[in-house]
Amino acid sequence: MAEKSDEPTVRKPRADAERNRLLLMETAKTVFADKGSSASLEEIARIAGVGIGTLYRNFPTRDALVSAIYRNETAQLAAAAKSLAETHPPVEALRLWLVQFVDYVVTKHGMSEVLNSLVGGTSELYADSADLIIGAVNLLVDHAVATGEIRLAMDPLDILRALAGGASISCGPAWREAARQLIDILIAGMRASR
Amino acid sequence: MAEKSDEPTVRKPRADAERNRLLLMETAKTVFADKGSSASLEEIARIAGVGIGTLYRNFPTRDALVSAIYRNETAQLAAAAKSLAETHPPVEALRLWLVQFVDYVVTKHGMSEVLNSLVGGTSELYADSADLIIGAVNLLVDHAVATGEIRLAMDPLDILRALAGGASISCGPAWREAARQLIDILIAGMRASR
DNA sequence: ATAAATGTGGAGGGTACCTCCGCTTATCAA
DNA sequence: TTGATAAGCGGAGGTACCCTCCACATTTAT
Repeated sequence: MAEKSDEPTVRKPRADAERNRLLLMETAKTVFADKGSSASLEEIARIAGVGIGTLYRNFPTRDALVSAIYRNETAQLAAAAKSLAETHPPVEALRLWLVQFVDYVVTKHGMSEVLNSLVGGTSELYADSADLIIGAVNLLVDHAVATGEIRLAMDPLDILRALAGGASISCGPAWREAARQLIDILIAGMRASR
Repeated sequence: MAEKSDEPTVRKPRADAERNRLLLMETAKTVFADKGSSASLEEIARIAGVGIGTLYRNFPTRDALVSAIYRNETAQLAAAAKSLAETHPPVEALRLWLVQFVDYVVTKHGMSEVLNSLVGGTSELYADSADLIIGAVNLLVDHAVATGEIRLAMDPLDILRALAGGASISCGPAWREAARQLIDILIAGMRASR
């Protein structure tokens, strides 16, 4: 028992490895923003100046790369739910957060697949990010339901699916606007049920 | 002026050409149903027993093929709007048609791209099919608005986008159910606005 | 039967995916 | 400092798909 507890010898991770990882994420972010999330991974590696093998070692799948890039922003979005819940009446908090969710999706132009995975479900890769989002929307909905102001007989996640899915069909500012209207109608509909 | 009016000589279209065209559509339909709309075109040609060149001559793009396959069913869906409008109260007609629309989308499992194009917008290829759908939903919404039962401050097409988009994220029977709930909420929301 | 129009099919050039493994380099112990 | 060695690198290469192009085959009309 020379070491802390379990590993006999733990090496410091190589500096170049972490450097490459960050470089790839940086590069991928701009390339994805330019060309959508279907941009060629080989191109990303080429631009980043690393071998394709390095890309695949760090991010075994396209999704892994994409999810890594947006993990931060996803966390932020989830965090916003908490702060909105504290500073606004429940229903308004929900409404504002949904708007923010749409903005998030829309500005990730061409990132529909991210959302597919984030909110779509089966991938283990995003389990953590997805959980954050699910937790956020559930928090807000639960609050609003608790006050008796709204009723909701469905999984709130499905509302996100609709909003995100719309973006994957009609991306850009147009959907941003449409989604706002949609959110208003939905909220009205949830209030209406007596 | 030996012929009818304009063409000097019009040949009967070759029999094998039309045969191949139909064969390809038939084959593509089953393959798409199996593997989603991203199935390999070369595989479709292979299974149909024609050369890849023949496929591309008949259907210059993947979308052309897909849209050809579903043109009939799209037309049917659009036609249903008219008959629903005649046999049901306006709002109920709208509700029923939206449900039918979702069923249509869901059963085309993996056909998200079709919808993207059908309801998405920019492609000229589907102009006709898209117009049918747009016409259908507008008809129903206009009726329901005319009676004063609902209000709608947005393009009805965007509602279809949300419903179809949701399916592209969470396809299958699950979305079918979710969408029904969503439709109810939306209708309630549209009624609510005074 | 024959000519002309029409359609066929697959080779081929290009791109992307992903794996595999010999080589390079950073870390650590002596 | 200097190896030893684990860790990481990168690109060649096999596979699959996309789409184009054109020599050849088949159909239609005369």
